[in-house]
Amino acid sequence: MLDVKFIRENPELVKQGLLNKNAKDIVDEVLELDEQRRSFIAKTEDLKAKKNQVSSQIPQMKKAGQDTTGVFAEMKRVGDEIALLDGQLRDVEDKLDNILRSTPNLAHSSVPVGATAEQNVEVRQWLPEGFSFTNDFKVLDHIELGKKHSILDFERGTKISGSGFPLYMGKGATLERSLINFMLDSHLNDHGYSEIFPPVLVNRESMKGTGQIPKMEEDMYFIEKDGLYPVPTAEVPITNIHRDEILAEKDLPIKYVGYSPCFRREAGSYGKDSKGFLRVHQFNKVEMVKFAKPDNSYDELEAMVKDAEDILKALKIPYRILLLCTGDLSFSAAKCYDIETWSPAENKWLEASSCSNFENFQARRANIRYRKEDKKLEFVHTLNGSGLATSRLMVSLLENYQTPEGKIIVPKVLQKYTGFDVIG
RNA sequence: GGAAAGGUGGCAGAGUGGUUGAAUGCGGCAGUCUCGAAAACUGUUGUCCGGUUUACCGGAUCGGGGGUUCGAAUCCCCCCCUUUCCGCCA
Repeated sequence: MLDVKFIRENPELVKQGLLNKNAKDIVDEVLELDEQRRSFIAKTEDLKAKKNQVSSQIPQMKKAGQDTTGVFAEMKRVGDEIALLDGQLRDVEDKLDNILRSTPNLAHSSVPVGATAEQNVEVRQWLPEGFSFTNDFKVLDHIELGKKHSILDFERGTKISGSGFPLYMGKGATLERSLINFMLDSHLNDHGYSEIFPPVLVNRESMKGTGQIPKMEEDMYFIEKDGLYPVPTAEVPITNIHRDEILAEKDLPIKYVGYSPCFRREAGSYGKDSKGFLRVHQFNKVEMVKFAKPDNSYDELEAMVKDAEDILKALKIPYRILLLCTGDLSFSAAKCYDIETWSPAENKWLEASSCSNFENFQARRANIRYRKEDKKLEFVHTLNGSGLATSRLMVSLLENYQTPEGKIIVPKVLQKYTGFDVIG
């Protein structure tokens, strides 16, 4: 969440930043509440100081045998007044907190200003050798391929759970598992991350820490009986590993990678890109998370994007990198690159990864700090990126690796994981 | 699910309702000693908020929230969590 002090000192900057992010301008309201808050603090602390001063004298008065009834009555009155003011102070603070928690992060200055995804900027594109956007045979989409080889069964998935819960069978299941293992191994061995296998049900504090709550609450599953949320991404448990902690400067950046299934209700998005794997309630994702120092967090972001790209290069899947404009940035992000992979059947790019720098927005909520050389405490910057999500990746993989005969070649780097080199 | 014990500073661990932000130990930092290091000794060492603005003052803070009281780490109530034992179980 944004820092009140920062808003107080840079009101115009924040107003413009919120406008750029298509967010509600809360600056004036925040300044007003902040003013009230500080005035209540001044009043109540004055009284408390008085109370403390008198209280410290009471033992001596009693020892000296002085009459304390007058002082007690006076202090009782002061106590009541403090209670009243504290109540009003808390109301103001609650209001302020609610507003700030529901206000998105501001974009970094290097992010292009724009209202919608139309203004996103393509940064680069990578195509495997010999790739062509057109095929001289009729390409099947991933659903047809899945059915043809009995590796994906969306109908039965629906029977078991409901729509949007994919069922992988046979070589499809093996391929999915291989993909996950390959990605984890790459990040561990080639990119210097350490592995996390996180809990996938998390409490409310964790969801607040990374910013899914309160703003995206409707998109989250919730297990009422136990007050737990199935994670929408491993970002939540992994980032919360260090909630309420003080990290050592020498340990930064901390780089974690972990696999988890991801659960999303996708409330209100039915009918749009919803067939097959394109929009699902449960999918698998390997997630990279970094805790970085503020002065080099943007270098870490670039490095993270490259880490994700390496996976696609190894798999030889065509992709492009988009720099999201201010209006398309997610709630908590200050800067974000999307990686999209090519789907020949859909004839379009599909988002398979999103790498973001949240600066101290999450760290402030989750209270994750580090101690600097000069002993001062400062919030870390948190980053995360999919490395990558298997569902959309699987669409591109199956479709790009199909042969004119309708077989599916297993990418070279996956073969030692799958134990087979072709499906069909 | 049943029973019991317990949640105090970076960690361990005291704490009688009244100068207790909190003994003590460890750790951290600085200094003395040393060619240097270790050991020893000395000092120092939480965080957040408000005001002032290098150093100063004030407030809050002993799992969370209420209550009793002039005054709560300490007494009462509710909630959360941890540990141990029993039961159940992948």
